[in-house]
Amino acid sequence: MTKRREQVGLVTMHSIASAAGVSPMTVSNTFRYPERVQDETRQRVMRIAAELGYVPNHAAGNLASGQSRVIGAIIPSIKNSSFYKYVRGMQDTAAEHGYELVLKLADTICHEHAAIQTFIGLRVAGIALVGNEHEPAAIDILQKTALPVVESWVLGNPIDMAVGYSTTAATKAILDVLLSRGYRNIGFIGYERAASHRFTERLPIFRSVLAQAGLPSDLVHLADEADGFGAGPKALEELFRIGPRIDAVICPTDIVAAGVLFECGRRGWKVPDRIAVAGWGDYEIASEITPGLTTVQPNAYEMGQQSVTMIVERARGNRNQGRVVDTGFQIIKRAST
Amino acid sequence: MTKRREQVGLVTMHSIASAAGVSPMTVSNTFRYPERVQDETRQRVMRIAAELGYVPNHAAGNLASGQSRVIGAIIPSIKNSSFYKYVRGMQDTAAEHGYELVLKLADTICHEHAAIQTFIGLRVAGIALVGNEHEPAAIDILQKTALPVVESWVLGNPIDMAVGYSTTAATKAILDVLLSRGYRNIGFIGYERAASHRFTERLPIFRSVLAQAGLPSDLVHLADEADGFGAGPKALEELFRIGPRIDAVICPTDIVAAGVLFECGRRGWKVPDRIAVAGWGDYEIASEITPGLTTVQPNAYEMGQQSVTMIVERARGNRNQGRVVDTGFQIIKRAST
DNA sequence: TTTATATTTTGTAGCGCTACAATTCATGGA
DNA sequence: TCCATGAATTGTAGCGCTACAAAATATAAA
Repeated sequence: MTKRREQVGLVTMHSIASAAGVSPMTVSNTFRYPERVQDETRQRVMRIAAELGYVPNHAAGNLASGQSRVIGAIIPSIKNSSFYKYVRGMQDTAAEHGYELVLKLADTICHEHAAIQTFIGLRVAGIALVGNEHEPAAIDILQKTALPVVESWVLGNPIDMAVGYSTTAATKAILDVLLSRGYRNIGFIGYERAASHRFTERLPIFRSVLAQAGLPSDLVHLADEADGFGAGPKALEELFRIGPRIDAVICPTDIVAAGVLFECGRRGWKVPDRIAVAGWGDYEIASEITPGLTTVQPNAYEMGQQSVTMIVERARGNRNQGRVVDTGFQIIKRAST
Repeated sequence: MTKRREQVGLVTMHSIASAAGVSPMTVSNTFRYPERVQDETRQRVMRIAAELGYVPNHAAGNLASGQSRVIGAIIPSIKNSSFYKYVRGMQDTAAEHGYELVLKLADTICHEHAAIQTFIGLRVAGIALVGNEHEPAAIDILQKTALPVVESWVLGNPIDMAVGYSTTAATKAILDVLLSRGYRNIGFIGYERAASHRFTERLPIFRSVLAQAGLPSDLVHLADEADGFGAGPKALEELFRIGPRIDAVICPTDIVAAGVLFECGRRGWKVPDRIAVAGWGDYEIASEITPGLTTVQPNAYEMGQQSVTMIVERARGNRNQGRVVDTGFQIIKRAST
């Protein structure tokens, strides 16, 4: 009398079980606890499963066991290579531990909130976020569900765990390079309405370091985050209007820095003689463009590895709450400064 | 006597039902068929759900209904902006139809196969792939499950449906630009062991067009796909060894073309006077670099829109099997040719 | 008032899988 | 021979949700 609703005719454990002449539980055990099943039986089940093209239904497994092998990562952008290594690090590490990484894109905290809901709805094993600015409601729900959550690219005061590097230290380090090479009129390009502290934190540090050194700290231009390379020309124009004596400029990303270099090229200005340019992120273009860009190189791959490792550990019951890992950064000195 | 296994203490429809003094089915209806529930009841249920921080369990809903609101997209790379607009198109369109887009990265057809398995395991509503080269086993399983599948960036002979533009037409069009401007010794940069037909298809077309025009068609360099900008210098060196009289070069992507431009800059060569450079893809850098890159601009956003639209339509029961949509391309002429 | 009809709510069963407990079966020692 | 032990297999119930049908309630027509 069992009334089965018509589903897409997918192979189930049940159908494998009948075909192999064993109980459904033996099929389940074959996949989840192979050592509990006799070699001969296991091989037969595996063979039949392969023949029928069986793909386990994660949704059902998830529901029954309350566990998941999927980790959700939410990244702000795939417009350039910024998160490439980070995602690679996460993906590789997830695979090592037998987990899957799925991504969602979210360029605003509102979209991030929606993505978080989707992932929670999918009952993922954990969530990796970029940055530490989130919708209050999103933070709320993450805390309520007590899911393993890693915030990356930033340090400090995490919802659950964090992996990143110090923006303060990196900003100081890149300024150090410029100051030690004798640049005295340093311009700052930041982002207007930046979506993330990762960017907004830098300006006050810039100001305080330069003020302390007795140098002008008001040579600031805020660019539109969506502009990419295009921000370079605009920024250069405004900065030279404010401070015609500018001899160096630090950029929010290597993309903007490359845009500045392109514009210098158009104007026929020599870099770094006429003006020095520092980037951020060690994007691929930083080493390829001429002159090479001096930049901040975060250990993005390690950050990805560490993020997933921490999620997996928490999913396995370790208590990492409040743990914050600093994966550091390097200053890569190239010809642009 | 109901023995409940301890799950993470998440809010369920059941708990909302008790709190609201209605049956679980009313809660379910409130979310799935709001019009079936009286205004007053619906509002009360919604309010309580929001208060408790309820997030519907997609895994369970999926299992019960056999339907899914999640579309899986598998993309080869996020290393540069190539798939940015495509993904945006998919994401926006999915949102319009009330679907969610999740991504997986897969840089080889083997990884693609694994990603397909994951998505089928998650019982997504449909899958978007890039290119038409896949593992036989992957094709097999996709056909067996009869899931809506779109292959994009290519045309012809789809597993299920396809959205793309003609590589042949685009290759001819870009060659046309070079030939009509009088370039006669055209070099070709391709990819060695390219993962995709999208790239390998171009070389034979290049050869046949040039042979037909009575021009040399053997000025070919195959670069490593992983090299990015770095492929430019290597390619230029080898091409000039093979054919010192080269006056133009067409590149597999704008990234490689930019690498060529950087190298020309290092060598002090004027573009396009000494050599013309054509790219492919209309990446952001194409319009920003000096000189601007002549390139093939696929309608990536529309491709993404169309892909998801077709998946959604199929998921709703329309029969689009075998449907192939050509979203076309434009040649963007800039100063590099 | 009664009956037919529409509106709203609620049981029931089952989606595919797994935790857990129970069962079966072979083996070896008392 | 009987019982204890361990290995292999199987039954049962339930994960959270939804399709479907049945029931309760409200509304209109007779």
